[in-house]
Order: sequence, then structure tokens, then C-alpha cells
Amino acid sequence: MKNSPASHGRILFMHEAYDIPFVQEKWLPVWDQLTPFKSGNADDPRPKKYVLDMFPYPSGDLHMGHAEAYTLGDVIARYWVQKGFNVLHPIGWDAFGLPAENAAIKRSADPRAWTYENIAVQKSSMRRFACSFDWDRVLHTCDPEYYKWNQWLFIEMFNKGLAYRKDSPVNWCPSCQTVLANEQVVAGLCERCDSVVTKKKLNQWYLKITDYADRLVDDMAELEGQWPEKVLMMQRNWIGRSQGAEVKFEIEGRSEAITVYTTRPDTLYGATFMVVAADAALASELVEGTQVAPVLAKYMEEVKAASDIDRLATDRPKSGIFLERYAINPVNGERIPIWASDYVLADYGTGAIMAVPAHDQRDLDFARAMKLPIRLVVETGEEDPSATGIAAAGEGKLINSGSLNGLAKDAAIAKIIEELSAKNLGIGAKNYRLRDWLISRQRFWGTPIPIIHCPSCGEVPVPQDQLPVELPDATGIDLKPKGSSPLGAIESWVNVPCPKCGAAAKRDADTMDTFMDSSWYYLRYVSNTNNEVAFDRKEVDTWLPVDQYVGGVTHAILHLLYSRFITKVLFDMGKVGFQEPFTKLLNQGMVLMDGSAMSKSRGNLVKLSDELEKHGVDAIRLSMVFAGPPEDDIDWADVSPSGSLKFLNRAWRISGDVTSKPGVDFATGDLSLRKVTHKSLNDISFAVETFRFNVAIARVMELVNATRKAIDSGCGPSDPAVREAAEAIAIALSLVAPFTAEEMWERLGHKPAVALAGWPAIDPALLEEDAVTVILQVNGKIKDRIDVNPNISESDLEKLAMENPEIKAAIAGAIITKVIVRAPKLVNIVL
RNA sequence: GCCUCGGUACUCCAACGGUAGAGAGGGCGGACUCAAAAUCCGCACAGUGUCGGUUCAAAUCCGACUCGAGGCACCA
Repeated sequence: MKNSPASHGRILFMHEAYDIPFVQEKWLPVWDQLTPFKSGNADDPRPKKYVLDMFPYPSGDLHMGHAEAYTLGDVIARYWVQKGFNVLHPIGWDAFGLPAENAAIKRSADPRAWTYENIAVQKSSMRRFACSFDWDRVLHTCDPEYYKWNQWLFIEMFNKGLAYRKDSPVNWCPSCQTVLANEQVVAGLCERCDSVVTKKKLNQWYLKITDYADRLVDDMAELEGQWPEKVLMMQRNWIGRSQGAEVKFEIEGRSEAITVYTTRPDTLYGATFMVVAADAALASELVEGTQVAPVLAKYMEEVKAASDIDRLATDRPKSGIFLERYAINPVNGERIPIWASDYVLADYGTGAIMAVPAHDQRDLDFARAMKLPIRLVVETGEEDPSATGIAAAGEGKLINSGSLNGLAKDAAIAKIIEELSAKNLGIGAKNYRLRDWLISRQRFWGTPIPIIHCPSCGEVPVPQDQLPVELPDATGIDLKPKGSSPLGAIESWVNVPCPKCGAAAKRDADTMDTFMDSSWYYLRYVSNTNNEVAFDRKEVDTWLPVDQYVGGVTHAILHLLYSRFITKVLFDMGKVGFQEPFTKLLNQGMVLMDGSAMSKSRGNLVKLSDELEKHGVDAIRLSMVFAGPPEDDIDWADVSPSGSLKFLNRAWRISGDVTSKPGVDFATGDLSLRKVTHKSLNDISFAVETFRFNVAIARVMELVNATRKAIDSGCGPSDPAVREAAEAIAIALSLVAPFTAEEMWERLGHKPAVALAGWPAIDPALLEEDAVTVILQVNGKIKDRIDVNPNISESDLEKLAMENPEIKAAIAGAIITKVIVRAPKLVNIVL
């Protein structure tokens, strides 16, 4: 059973090269023993870094996308370990969710088995992929030990009034047979299965994220520059805060005024009618008992018949009905008609608007369709809206507006709000697009909502000492989606005495949105085995917030917004000491094939296991980071794993050529190679810290090339500088190609693990260059280049430039207007 | 429709406002070989999407356009 290199594996080179499968099998058990990535305890003197990868959903084995994401997180974690930090780099599984349940239905089995099998597969793949996880920190959200704390969190929020139930039209996926949060509806379709989402009126649990809307927007200031601008923009967009005013309109024949929300109170004089949401209670109330009531009812039927997709089409003609009621414009006493339409949303603002057709496109469309008057109140220089059909949305001076005449927009808004406030007719106000987070789900495989419904006590939270409310064994239970939770059908589970009065009561049969599970999991890692609390405050204070979060941009809104929300809730409860969970965020791109996302149906699926088999773990990891900037998509068709492997072999061969002994004094080595080594290490550090991993690899390649040259035709293999360079290469490569690096480290005469070797100290003296090239320009055109000492003074450099023959020739006889000297870079002589 | 980001060689990608090329892939040629692979050496190809502005100097800053990617989309 002898394992000789180059005879054992599938990947063979006649030239000296290492045996990939052999080397991979060789080091894994060694690392298992050494646990180089076990995070230190609270008393660890090293400064901490919490590097977090978004945890996977256990749907089968790891794929190319996982490989990219986890390589990026791994490079970062390994880098900070080398730099002497106490690094926490944990992993877990986002293990509740529909795929497990659907698989269970297909095989009439328990979702548990499928889930834990997949977790085992992924876990072993991660080990083989050399992920630097701390395997003592693992969590699975489907473990009762985890979801117990999910339930605890829910009850805490319930007690604070942040979790509540309400009747509301909700998004319903007819295929998944469950409700969806707003965030899970993409262009009218279910984000999971692409079915057309319908509306259903249901009583559901919500979390009051809208209470935190302002803070979610404002606190983004501290994420500026730390998170991708794109994500911040998407969140701002999603929350959709707008500034405006609420204005009261008296209603003829009604004691109570109607309040409308507008972002353009300056155009109040241009309001020629009012529109209320057709489905709002207000609309039906206004026509109650009149002959219009049946007309409204009929209109409502038509509106309901139109699908969400139709509703989304913005070019759809406006529809609505006149309610035969009138409102009084508070600024000019004008009597304006009240209409009902589906273009006004019941659950935004007050569900009623003042319509200013001259300056709002939607109102203009409606006015033209219904033949309602249009009055200009802002002089924008645009053409007449009633003629062109295009609203004059631009800025200009106010006209036809009483006291506002002549003012510009901002001044007019300030003035009108002041005037309205003085008469108690209006007030400055904000509004949000964000809605409360609907977390009930009518499915089995999730955290049971820990509430007991008692006929006399109402909603009673399950007492702390009875948590967790465990999911029953699913074997023999019909999990097929029927529109209500399968748990509700299990008599023995659902029927319980009320914890307060002891009367017969029922458990809430719904389960929580799995985004609840993932909205706080980063806290659980620090106390993953603690059964007393969800997370220990001392551990949290030691490790949190997360220093570096790595994951896909697909979670830009959902997961990241919910996590930020929950963190703020926990902060307010005094359970954590920070308000933003993720200090820095890196979004990796996707791995594509031939320009599009990989999928079996498209026939462009690249299997990770095949690639690993063909090229080895290191070459795949290297290819992932070398392909380009991490946030860009990678087209696997553009990537050359064999090229990566070629480079790794080139690097590895250097370790075999070194003839000096470990511990040799580098200071006596060849100066020019030493300079390259130190410059490279410096550049690699900088590139890694700024996430330019592709550049970092390019620098390692340069160092390998320089070392090769030094060995073959320079100072020779015995020079200490060659060992210094080879060790630097091994340490740098340990971030991305751990097997190759460990093998190099061994051949260089060291004991494992290279991962703990420590980043070499950089000698600043070696970063100074002997000579730099200066550009000599005349009128910005390059005439010559000269090598000078990098510390040359500006006057000396100017003198040198003036003496240069090329320059002399170029300026002969001309008058010099200006001389720009930027030592030691260039001299530009302007004639 | 509105907003954000991007466009550099055949391809993927580098370049504090100051030499357009770091690195790689692919191609071609040579050395080695019976031959191929691997390895080593060499070569070529040529380009900052378009137009304008700021500047001594623009791939880089500003504006418009164009193409591509993404987000929001009756949110008043």
C-alpha cells in the first residue's frame, strides 16, 4: 500500500508534480487533529474577528455557487488568522423550509431525515473543500435546541407588542399553499415557485418592522462604504420613506374630515378632486345607504377579478367611480368631487389622496379618463398637461395658489405646512412603502408559533418552561398542502389546556417564516451549546458584531433587512449592545455557464464534484478567486482550472528546489529577490484587505515568477532569499490553496499547519525602490523616461529634465510657460 | 417610466488624475521527446463604448448619449 506521488491519482504529470488526491487525503486528518481554526476563548489575548458566511439551505450537495462563496469567506478568515487575530468563522444550516417538506411528501417520509442527510453530505463536502470553519460552533435551525430560542424571541416580541395578529388581505401562493411576505413576492410571482400570487383575506401574525422604518433607513449611514452601495440603495428603495404632509379635507354631510397624505402639499391649490381606495372601508362608508353603494360593489367585483399581474401594468387605463360626495379644499374652500379607484392603495398613507392632475401623471390619466378639471399651479415651462397628457412634474414658481404664489417648491412646501398647522388643518408627515412582516406560514416544516388560543384568555404565549413547542413526528401525517397548517389536524398536538385558566384551548398551528430563523442565527453561534439562554451576553460582547459578512446579493432585502430589524429589537430589549449586526458586507457574484445561470433544464450545469475530481480542491478554489473581482459574476466558460493547477504546480516545485535549511538568516539573502518578496507580501495584504483577491493572486504569481528566475538564473537555490520567497509563497497560498501550501510547507522542512505560520513581518526598508522611472513630458506628450533616485528633490529633478537631450530638442527656442514637477514621477514642460 | 452600477487586447481582468498592461486564458513558434503530454523559452495580435467639458496632463473627474446588468414600479 505504498503511495508514491504521481502514481496514485488520476491527475498525472510526467514532470514532477504533486499527486492531488493523495495530498488531499494526507492533510485532512492532520488538520482534524490540529483544529487550526478553532476560535479562542474569551480570555484570548488576540484581537477578535468574526467572519461569517451566509449559512446554506441543505438542498442536496454543495454546488459551484457555494464553492465560490465559501472560498471567499475562507480566504478572509484564513488571512486574519495569519495576521494574528482570534477568528470566529462558524457555519450552520438554514434547515427549515419547503424543499424538505416537498421531498417528504413525495416519499411520504419525515422531512427531518431528508434534511439531516443533506446536512451530513454538505458538511463532509465542506471539510473536503478545506473550509476553515470552527466545527464546534455548528447549528441547525431545525434542531429543537435552536428553534426553542426562535420561539422565545417571538414571545419577547409579542410581550413588547411587536408581534400581533390582524385580518388583512395577504399574498397567497396557490402552489405552495401558504401566505408570503411582501418581500417574497417578486413582480406578482412567488419568489420560490413563480406561481401567480393571489390575495386572500386571512388572520395572520405580523412583526412590526414598520416601527423601525426610520432607524432602518437612518442607521444605514454607518454602513456607508462598508456595505455595497447597491444593497443600501435596494434597502432604501424597499423601505421607501417619503416626506410630505397630511392634509384634512372637510366632507359635506360627514362630521369627520378625511385626511390625505401627499408629498406635494405645495400643489394643494391644484387639487381638483379626491380619490379614495376602492377597497378601503372609507369608500363603502361614504356611499352607505345610497344608490352608489351597489355601483361601488360592482366595481369592487371587477377590481378583484383583475389579477395582480394586470394590476402591475402601469399603462393600464384608469378606472373608478364617482361616489357622489364632495370634499372641501381647506385652502380655497373649493368643493371637489370624491371618487373611488383601484389606483389608490388602501394600505398606504391614509388610503385617500388629493388629486392634482396638472402635476401628477396618475391623477392626470384619471382626470382625462373621467373628464375632470385640470388646473396648473406650478409654472414649470412644460407644455400644457391637459393638451399633451403629460403631467408637468418639473419645478418652478407657484401660480394660482394664493399666498404661495411666486414661491419655489421647497419654500412653498414649508409655508403651506406652516399655514395648515397653524389652523390645525394639516401637518408635516412621513410615509413608508415598507409593510409589517407577515410571518405565519401554513406549512409543517418550520418553527411552531408558541401561542395558545384560549376561548376566554385569548392569545396566550406558551410559558418559558414549556419551550420548545416541538414539532411532532411527521411519519404518518399528511403533509400535503391544503391551505391550512398540517399541524392543525393533529388532535393530540393541537389540543392543550390554556396555560392561564386551564380551559380547553388550541395551539396556533402555523409555523414561522424561515427568515425568522435566519434573522438572528449569527448571535447563536457564540452560545451554540448553551441551553439556558439564546445567547450569552458576555460572549456576544466578545464577538459581535460580525466584522465581515459574506453572501449573495439575493438576500439584499429579505434576510439583511430582517436581521437588521431583529438586531435593533434586541438592542432595545437590552440584550445586545449594538444596532447593526454586520459591520462589513461582501456580496459575491454568481457562477454562470456560457452567460447564464446554471440549471439542469438549460443543460449548462457544471457539477462541483466533477470539477473537484478533475482539477482538485485547490485549483477550483484558486480559479474562483482569480476569475475576477468577487462581486462580479464568474462565467465558468472563461475560467481555466487547468491553468490554476499549472500555476500551483509551478509554485509547489519551488519548495522542492530550495536547498537552504529552515531558520537560515534571510537578512543575508539576495537583496533584489528580498525586495520582490517584501513588496509582494505588502501588496498581497493590501489586496486581500480590499477584497481584490484576483490582484492578490497576480502578485503571488509575480513572486513565483521572480523566484523561479532567481533559482534558475539568479542567486541560485541555496540563497536564503529563495527560502524567504518560497515560505512567503506558501503562506500566501495557504489562504486560497491550503493543500498545496501545506505540502510546500512540509517540503520546506516545517511542521503543519502552515495556516498558523503567521504573516511574515514586512521590512519597510526593503519596500524602498533603488530607482524609479520618471516621465519627461512636453505639453503632456512623453519625450523621454529617466531613472532617478526615489528621494530626488523637485529642483534636482527639474534640473535633470532640463538637461535631457530629448527635452532640450523639444523645447529648443520656445518660451516655457510653466514647469510641472511631480517628484519622483514626472516632469511636464508647458510651452 | 424612475434609480443604481458597469463598458480597457481574441477572452477573463490590472492600472493613488501622471509610462495604458500587473496577472492569467487562448493562439503561434522554438527547446525537450520516437511521439504526445507536462515543463522551459520566445512571439504576435492590439484596445480605454460615443461626443463634449475641466486640467499642464483624463481609462480615471464632470455632463450628455449609447449599450449591458440590476433594483423599484399606480406608494400619491
